[in-house]
Amino acid sequence: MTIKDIARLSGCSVSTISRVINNRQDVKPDTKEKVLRIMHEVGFVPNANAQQLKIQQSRNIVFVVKGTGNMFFADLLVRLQSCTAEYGYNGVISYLDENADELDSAEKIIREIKPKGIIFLGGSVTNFQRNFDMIGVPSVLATVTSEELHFDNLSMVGIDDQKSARSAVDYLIRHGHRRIAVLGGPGSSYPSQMRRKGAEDAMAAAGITFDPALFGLSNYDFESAYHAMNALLAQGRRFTAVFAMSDVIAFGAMRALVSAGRRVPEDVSVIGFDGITMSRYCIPVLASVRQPSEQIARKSVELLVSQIEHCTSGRTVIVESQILEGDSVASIPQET
Amino acid sequence: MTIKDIARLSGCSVSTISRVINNRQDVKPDTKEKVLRIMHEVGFVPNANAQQLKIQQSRNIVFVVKGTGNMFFADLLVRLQSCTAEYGYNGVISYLDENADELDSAEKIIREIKPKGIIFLGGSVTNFQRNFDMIGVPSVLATVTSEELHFDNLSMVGIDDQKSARSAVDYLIRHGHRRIAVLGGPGSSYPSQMRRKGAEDAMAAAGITFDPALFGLSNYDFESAYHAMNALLAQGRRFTAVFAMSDVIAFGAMRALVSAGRRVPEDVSVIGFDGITMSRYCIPVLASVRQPSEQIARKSVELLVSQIEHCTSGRTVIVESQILEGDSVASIPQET
DNA sequence: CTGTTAGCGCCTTCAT
DNA sequence: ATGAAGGCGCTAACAG
Repeated sequence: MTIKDIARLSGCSVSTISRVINNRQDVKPDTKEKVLRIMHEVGFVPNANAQQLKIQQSRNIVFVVKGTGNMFFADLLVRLQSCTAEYGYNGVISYLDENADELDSAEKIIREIKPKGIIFLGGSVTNFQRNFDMIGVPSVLATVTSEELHFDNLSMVGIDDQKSARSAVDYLIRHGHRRIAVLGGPGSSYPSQMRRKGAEDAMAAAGITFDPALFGLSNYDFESAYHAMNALLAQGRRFTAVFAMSDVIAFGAMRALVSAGRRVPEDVSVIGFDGITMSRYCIPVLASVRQPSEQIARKSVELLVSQIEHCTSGRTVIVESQILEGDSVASIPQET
Repeated sequence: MTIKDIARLSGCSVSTISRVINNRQDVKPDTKEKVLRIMHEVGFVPNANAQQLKIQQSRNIVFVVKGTGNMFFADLLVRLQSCTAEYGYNGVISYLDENADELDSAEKIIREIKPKGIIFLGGSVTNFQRNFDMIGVPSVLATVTSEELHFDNLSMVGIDDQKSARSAVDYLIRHGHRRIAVLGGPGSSYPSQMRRKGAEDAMAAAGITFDPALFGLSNYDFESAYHAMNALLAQGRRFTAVFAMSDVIAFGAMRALVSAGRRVPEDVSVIGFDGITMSRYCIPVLASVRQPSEQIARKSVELLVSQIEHCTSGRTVIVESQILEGDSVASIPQET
């Protein structure tokens, strides 16, 4: 079933059918209606490959996801898919290993499927600085907003990581904590770096000097966080609270704490980051900093579509994070 | 950059280029090597649209996912993506609303992107019975294995839901529980139905008559489970244990229980289903029935590829589930 | 082993 | 408002 068949069935030429498919204005309403009816009757769907071969473009937007265990990204992805669909594009997910080169991969994808745009979920700022210019396609970097990044066809959407982390640690400090462990990613991860800075800001403002021995290096997955916390415990580090740079990290850490006989929050308070749905249902309910995934997704797609369709240049949008209270933080800590 | 350019650059014809692209055997090794080198040098990637237009096929496998809040599916998806890639196909995810018609949607997708195969994550057995024959593409139904379904190009991969549920409830019974609430989906969902049957089997074998008032209807998401448990509590139902038909449901239920002042497992024991990673890290560690997602994914892709490439007919593969012990089940219950 | 060539289904000037 | 025709990049006969 091709447009030729439809042409025959409706008694007009293929160009007219093509015009109807593409919703051109210069088709007599009667004709258009008739063609539409016939297409519907026979269940005609245009061959996307032929269209795209012709146009040299797809209606695809690629989501390049770094790290599969990141539950926050999973949430974002679902929302991105639906926003993308609203604009008539279809989203293609490309999962990357946590330490793969996101731009290299993107470049290959571009040549293969010719997407109209790319949304990166996470990515290394320094890598972008060096190599983004080989990406000739409108892009947005979601969940990372660096002031050091300036490309005309790259937007960024995310929260202010430093400020958000600061508010999280402030929250702990307001509850009387002063020996606060920090669990999170390495300095090579921009958000991790900013979150760590934010944490130190909060401490500094309260006259606390951050003890580097209280930093636990962890990837954004359960197991890694579990081990990181166990390492801290094994080293006999003393702290009354933990700031985890993601909820998943917080879960891993809490598991380690509880397994080691520490109670949360009676012995150790924990605050997470992301505010994924699970954090509202776990026991104890996890205090966290909510990243508005709905907003991030919507704004990312909006910006991208605008770059694609109206050739606007990349913008940086900072969305507001928000402290989520929880039962995982207690006020009167006992020294651990 | 097209094969024409490569042809010119390498001094041979387009067919030769096409042959090396498709790794045909009838090319002189020297020629092949030279062409390969040139393609690499100029960074040539074949235009997938043109290829697919020509062969009337893509290398796509579509994953049709019903329900976005199902964390088990999220896990499966990631594994499916990587298995699919190993076979040289690329996976395209299509999220559907929980109450959308998966076959209608699949049919549209088929005409649009012409995938070589489809993997359904969840789906209604009765719907498949009635409408699967309109899908002319090799398919596998993952996580559902019904004996009532017989189509030549449909495989099924999953656990034995009834048996698995039975073992879960057995586990509760062995811990002395007799008033057991069941939380899960409606009878229209085949796995839910089977899991309920399995639960009743276990009870029957222990001489317990299942009290329908102890069934809480819940979708496979946190919120729904939370409300379902609250409803049970509000009705003053008495039970010492809960069998939740998914871990997410278990989390929602535990949250409701704890919020209502019931302790898990001291007052109420809870066992989940799926064995997602989170279940190993939550507090208390959730007893569950593990669905081997890795195996399900691998087997699904294997079967599908075999159907696609060797025209084998659909098979049903039952994989083994496994009880995961946890701290959410206690032995000596107190009446609630 | 390699080259020539006819389309795959569609969009898009250019005519009418 | 509509039709005719060329070609997007590639594959697969068919011919050497």
